[in-house]
Amino acid sequence: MAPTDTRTQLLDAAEHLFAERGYRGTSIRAVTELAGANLAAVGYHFGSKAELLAAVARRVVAPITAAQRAGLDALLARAPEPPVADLVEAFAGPLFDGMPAGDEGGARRSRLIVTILGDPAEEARSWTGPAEDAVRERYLTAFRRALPDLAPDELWFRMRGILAVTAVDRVDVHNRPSPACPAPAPGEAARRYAVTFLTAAMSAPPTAP
Amino acid sequence: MAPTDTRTQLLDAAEHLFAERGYRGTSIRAVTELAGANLAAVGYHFGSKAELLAAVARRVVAPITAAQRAGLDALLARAPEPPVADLVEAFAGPLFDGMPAGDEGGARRSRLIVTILGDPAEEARSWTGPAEDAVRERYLTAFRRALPDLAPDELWFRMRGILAVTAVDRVDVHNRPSPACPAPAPGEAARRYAVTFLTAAMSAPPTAP
DNA sequence: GGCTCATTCATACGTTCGTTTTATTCGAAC
DNA sequence: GTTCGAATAAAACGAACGTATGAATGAGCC
Repeated sequence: MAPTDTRTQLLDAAEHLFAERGYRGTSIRAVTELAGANLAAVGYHFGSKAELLAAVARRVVAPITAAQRAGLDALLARAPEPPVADLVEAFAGPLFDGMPAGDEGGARRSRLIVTILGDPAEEARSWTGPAEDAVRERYLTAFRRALPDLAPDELWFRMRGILAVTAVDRVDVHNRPSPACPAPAPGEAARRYAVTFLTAAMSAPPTAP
Repeated sequence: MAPTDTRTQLLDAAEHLFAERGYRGTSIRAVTELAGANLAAVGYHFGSKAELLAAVARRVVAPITAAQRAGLDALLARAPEPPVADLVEAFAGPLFDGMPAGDEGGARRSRLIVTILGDPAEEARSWTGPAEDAVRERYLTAFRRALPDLAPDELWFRMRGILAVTAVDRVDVHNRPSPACPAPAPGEAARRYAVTFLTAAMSAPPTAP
């Protein structure tokens, strides 16, 4: 038997490749080869390529969702109406990297989320569970309470903006033709930049109708 | 002969399909079928699938880059140091839709850009020209002048944030499991929401080191 | 030893892909 | 009327893909 479980080695390899090449750009053969497993192992352990992706996504998203929920719980325990900055930190922080700075797996995992979120493949869509919906709904009402003047659709736009900004490093990967662009900020700096960026954006006065 | 040039019909079909399914998710067969052309037409007119994508991207990006440059020129003609809000409007506006509100092709085109930007396929990367780099560089210095206290890498982070927020509608496409989420704001509203969102974000004070 | 069951392996199938090749069509130029 | 070149059409190629199948393996247990 392999030094570790074949199943988790498949998950690790798939996480790595899906994050880097997307769903369609990753072949089962590449996954099994990187995992040192047989081609049929994916079919045996997960059933299909789409279910492998779902398993990878669940493994990555679950701790992030848990961290978001815990963060919101902590904020609400301290004050019934947390300020915008705290909400942004609690919501976007785990999205950026659920790990301390310098962790290589953290950046890879955040990239995976973005890749999946933006993947046009149909199989990459149905992987969020009720837990993710519930947490998002709770943040939505918390933000609505902190920003009472904001119209519902503008608030919704801004919530999606948070997710989009998390994609910043992903955009950069494909957009580095300029010679003068500095290296993208490393994990921890990007996280702090994002929080100030998003806090200001969320706190903006409503757009005039 | 077809009612219009086969070449442009191929470009139209490819623009539509690339925007919707990404590079790898779009087959030459689907493009030629939608265009009402023969399978070999892509090879004849463009040489390869990758060059077809490049041609599509160039056709979409060129007017946007031109609009961005014209907008910056107009701002600089009026004042040597335009305010952040005007810079955001001039830079992000054409990205959202180069067309007046309600234009269907505009939304599709902006989606195409985002899809290409986020596509992990290698062939989707080398399509920006020196014109795009030059315009981006000019905006970078204009923003730097308007935000002198910002460190270079944080400014760079925020510039990428602008691009990311343009992707908001893309994120939404794959993230609509929630029942209570309102319909995404239609083109013109999204554009205005984005400008206020991004103006506030760009104007945020620097992150403490 | 003999049996079971979970796993791994090698292999093959059918499909789809991008690309190439060969033929055919069709005006216009001569 | 013939020639020529651009454009289209039809067919085929080799490769890569996801998936299914059936045999081999090997530990645990009677």
